[in-house]
Amino acid sequence: MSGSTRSPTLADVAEAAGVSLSTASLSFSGNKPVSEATRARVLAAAARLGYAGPNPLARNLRQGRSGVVGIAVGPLSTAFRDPAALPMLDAVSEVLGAAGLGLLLMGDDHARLPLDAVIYDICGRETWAAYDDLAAREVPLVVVEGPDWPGTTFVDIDHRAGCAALAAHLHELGHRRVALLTLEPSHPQREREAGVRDVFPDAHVIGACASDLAAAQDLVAAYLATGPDVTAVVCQSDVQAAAVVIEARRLGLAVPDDLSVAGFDGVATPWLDVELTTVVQPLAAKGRAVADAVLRRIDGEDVDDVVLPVELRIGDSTGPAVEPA
Amino acid sequence: MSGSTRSPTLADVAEAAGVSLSTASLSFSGNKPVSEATRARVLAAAARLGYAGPNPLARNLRQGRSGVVGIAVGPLSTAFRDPAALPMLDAVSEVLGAAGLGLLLMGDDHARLPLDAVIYDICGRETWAAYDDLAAREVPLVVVEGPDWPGTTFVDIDHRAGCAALAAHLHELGHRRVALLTLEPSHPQREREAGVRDVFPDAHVIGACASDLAAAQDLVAAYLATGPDVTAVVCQSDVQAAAVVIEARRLGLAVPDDLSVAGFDGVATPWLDVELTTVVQPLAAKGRAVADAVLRRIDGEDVDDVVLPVELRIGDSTGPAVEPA
DNA sequence: CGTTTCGATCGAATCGATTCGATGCTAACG
DNA sequence: CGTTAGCATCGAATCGATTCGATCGAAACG
Repeated sequence: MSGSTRSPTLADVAEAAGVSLSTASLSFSGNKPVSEATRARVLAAAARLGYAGPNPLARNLRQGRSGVVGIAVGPLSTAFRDPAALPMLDAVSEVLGAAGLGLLLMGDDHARLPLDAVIYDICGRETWAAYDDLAAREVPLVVVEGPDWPGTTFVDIDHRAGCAALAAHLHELGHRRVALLTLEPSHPQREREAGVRDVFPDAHVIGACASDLAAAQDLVAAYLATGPDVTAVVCQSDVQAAAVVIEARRLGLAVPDDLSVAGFDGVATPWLDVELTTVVQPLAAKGRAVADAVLRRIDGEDVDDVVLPVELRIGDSTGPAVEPA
Repeated sequence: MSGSTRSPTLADVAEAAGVSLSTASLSFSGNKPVSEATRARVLAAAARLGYAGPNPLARNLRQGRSGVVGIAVGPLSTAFRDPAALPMLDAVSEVLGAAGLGLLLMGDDHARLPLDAVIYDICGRETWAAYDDLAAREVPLVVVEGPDWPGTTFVDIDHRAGCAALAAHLHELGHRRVALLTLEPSHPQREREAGVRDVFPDAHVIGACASDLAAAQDLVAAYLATGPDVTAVVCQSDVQAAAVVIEARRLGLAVPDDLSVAGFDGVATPWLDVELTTVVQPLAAKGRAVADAVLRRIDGEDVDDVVLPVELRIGDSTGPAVEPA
């Protein structure tokens, strides 16, 4: 049978089918019309030779595109532990997948891979070793929730307005002394804190941590143990808020009767038997906005920054303020 | 300044530096010695022209490798919601990243992307549209926990022994009537169930669902509402076990006093105030084994299948069997 | 019947590097 | 001083397709 020395190329197929290389190529790509008979002959020859279709590496070189979009999310277990990350990533993946593009998880290196565009989604990290290289290569860069590097398309949500609305809700309920559990310093963190301070300028900061339940629990347990003089805790994620609920209960504080707790994100927390009051961000829409921006930047368009609105959702974790006995 | 018509190529750099194309290439890749002076001249020329380094697409074609490994995990939000997926993925990503390889999330298509190898990690799905295409392209395939397709390297854990050990533990505690919450039919599911049945041949199957808390809660709530005659529930994941604990409590059943609950995986559940008795699988080691297999298959080696041992961890969620009052 | 048009096919250039084998030069050695 | 290594450099082939412009034939038209 056929020697297993080398896998067949399009040229082999063309020869076997008795057509030119260009016709064979056209038969596969369909970029120009080919008569049905010829096309059938080419495909038959391909099948006979065990040809699995045009080599993607060659096509990529010729077309100058790799079909791959990088996404930087930081260490995977950290990034995806945050339940807010997934619905967005799903939407990104769906839109890009429909466009035939693959999504590549980027570490800090990967400068040697051919990427058609890059999505930066590590809020909390404001410098990036790979940035200069990508800029030099003129790889389109879409940044989620900052930082707003030059040459970058920026997709964000209205952190400040959302937090301000949340704070206003607490104020209406009579709360005057609130504590704040924040994220590590970053664009979203600053905006969200500013939103809360629009209503409660003196809010006390408990501390900062990632959207990690265990880390938040540690921080909150220490704080609550001091018997702080507040009636509400505002968090910068639902996971943090869940930590507050869990630790408050552990100390015998009822939520919301003794303490109101608010989150951010609007993700599902089925393991918590309280529905959190929170700021719901449109995660899927954000993902689609990111993916759209990527597609348009790949097409060479200029794309404006995007800021998506958020929505206050009032749950069972906030209630009227009560003065400590 | 320089016309923005076309970005410079290695040939431009070579000419500007007054060396041959091959020498310029060698200056970047270091694949053969180049005198320090020449190298410096080439790099200087590159900097002057704004050359960002060799075009990865061209290198890929020449070398016949893309530097990208695909990983099929199913819908992202489903796959990564499972806490057992992340530590493994982290290990994979770390090892491959160190080898300069990128990790690409695969949907069902992506047949048109150049992949050096593919990892299949969707336990619960036993057919895959992309398989034939990958096989035709002779792309090395590493499969995690089945199915054991031909030409595939198979990395697994010893589900059956783990579950049997767990069941034996319950048997020792006096349990005789146990219920089983399973995953959707799949290789791991069958093995794990077999392990339990090695000890409890008559175990009653509550039902099957993914490692999804909400889904498991629904299933379990309905089951417990029937007042079943069992003293223990064995689950096929810790998330499922957590659902059982939560729902049992909701019905006023104490864990483990009224009901023993066991899981599988050994992942952290900080939002649960019980430490689950579970079968701990070596997630990071599994990830490293997968990545090693990938690297070796890319190098053309034959790689044997791998089965990793698991370990029983006894927590607070199992205790002596008590007969219902 | 001559001319135009249109679709199918082909030839050749091109994408941008890597790499093999050959060549030239210098230094070491007998 | 003649020869032999050995290192740096170079020229040319190669990876495997896509795509532009040209060509060829047949159908449509006047």
